[in-house]
Amino acid sequence: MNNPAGNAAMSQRTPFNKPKTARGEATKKAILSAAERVIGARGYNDASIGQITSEAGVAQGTFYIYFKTKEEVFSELVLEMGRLVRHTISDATQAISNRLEAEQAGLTAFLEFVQAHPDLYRIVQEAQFVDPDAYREYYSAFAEGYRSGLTEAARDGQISQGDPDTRAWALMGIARALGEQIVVFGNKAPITDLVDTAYDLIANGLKP
Amino acid sequence: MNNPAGNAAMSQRTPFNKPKTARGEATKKAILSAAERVIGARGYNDASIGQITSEAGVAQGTFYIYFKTKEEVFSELVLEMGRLVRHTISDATQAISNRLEAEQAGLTAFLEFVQAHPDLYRIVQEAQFVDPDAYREYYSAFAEGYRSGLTEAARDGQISQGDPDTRAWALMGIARALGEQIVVFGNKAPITDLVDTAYDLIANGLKP
DNA sequence: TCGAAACATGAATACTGATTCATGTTTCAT
DNA sequence: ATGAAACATGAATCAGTATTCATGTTTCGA
Repeated sequence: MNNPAGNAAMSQRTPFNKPKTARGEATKKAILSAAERVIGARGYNDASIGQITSEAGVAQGTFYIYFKTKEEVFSELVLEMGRLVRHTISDATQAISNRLEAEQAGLTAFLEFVQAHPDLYRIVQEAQFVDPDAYREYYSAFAEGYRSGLTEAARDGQISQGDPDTRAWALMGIARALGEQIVVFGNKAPITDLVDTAYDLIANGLKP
Repeated sequence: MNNPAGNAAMSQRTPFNKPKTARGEATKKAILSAAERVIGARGYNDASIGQITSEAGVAQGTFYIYFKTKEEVFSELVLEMGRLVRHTISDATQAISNRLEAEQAGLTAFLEFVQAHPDLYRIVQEAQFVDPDAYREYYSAFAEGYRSGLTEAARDGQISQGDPDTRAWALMGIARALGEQIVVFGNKAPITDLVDTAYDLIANGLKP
């Protein structure tokens, strides 16, 4: 879609209609939460406003007090997922100075998060088609943090040399694929097993 | 004799309404090709039957001579992508007995394919939401081939030990992420650069 | 306490777009 | 050469659902 007046440092996307009262705050939260469940379960297009408001226990028109369109509630969910998952991983890796250890801890935290929030995970994936801008923002913010971490680690000799951008995408691809195993394919293997194998691959490669 | 439901090991999904004449064959091909372009460009939901038939140069009703529903044409495109991409990679790796070399060649072939067929690539990704069964079939067929190759290579000592399933998903995740860079994020880096970095990671890992 | 702003309702609107169908036209085996 | 099957047409149908709106109800600061 169009991005008029695209300020570079614009992180916030027009958070209008902020509720003014506690009651409104609660209602908006209820709608967002219902939307997460309904859209996560049925997908964006099969989820109707009626289902969402009914699940939230409010009238259909109430939806439009807090969201301008159906797409807007979706975007907010993608934003929320971005904040939550970055926060989660940051928490899990903050204290770890060794990059490879941080890699392992971050991957574990990510997989635990998606296991706990499968609806949010699916929504982010679907954003690729429903709201490409939100998807790009989510993904780019992630990649940027990853890249700078890898650059630093390579400078400090903690890891070998190699293009940090490509490496960041590859590592994110691994995390995504394992997350998909859990959420989409219903893989029941313990997360530690997945992480152990993946970490060995990331650290040592396939060579004998 | 020509029993359409004949073969025992047929996991294929009812390829009914096969055209009976050359004319019909050509029309169906035109619709499929138009659908690939229109759905690839606008996404499944924003693509209308009218756009597809108009692009194909036939009347709207003609669509339903060859496809029972809108979803059916989508499924056929996913199937086609699966066939094409497996064939492409198989061709590129057939003659290579060393697994690591095959990995490199296969990744290159895959990325070249998605660069040449961005519409098909997007359609497969969207299948996750539009036709989960088709998506699962596509992905599983891929993973199975991957896994058996890794199992063999580990047995022969060409690569180190490690759970082949998890490794297969991780490697597919890398390939997908790089494909997405090219198709979705418009990354213009030469494929060989991407492959060089990714291959080094796959072969040697991040350890210094 | 009061009234203006915020919030809530749900029926009515408005529009899109998939699918059908009655009616022609073309193909091809005989 | 011929007629039955296959193919083609595009206007009409039909259902779903996002969004609006006129009308209440609740909140909360002054």
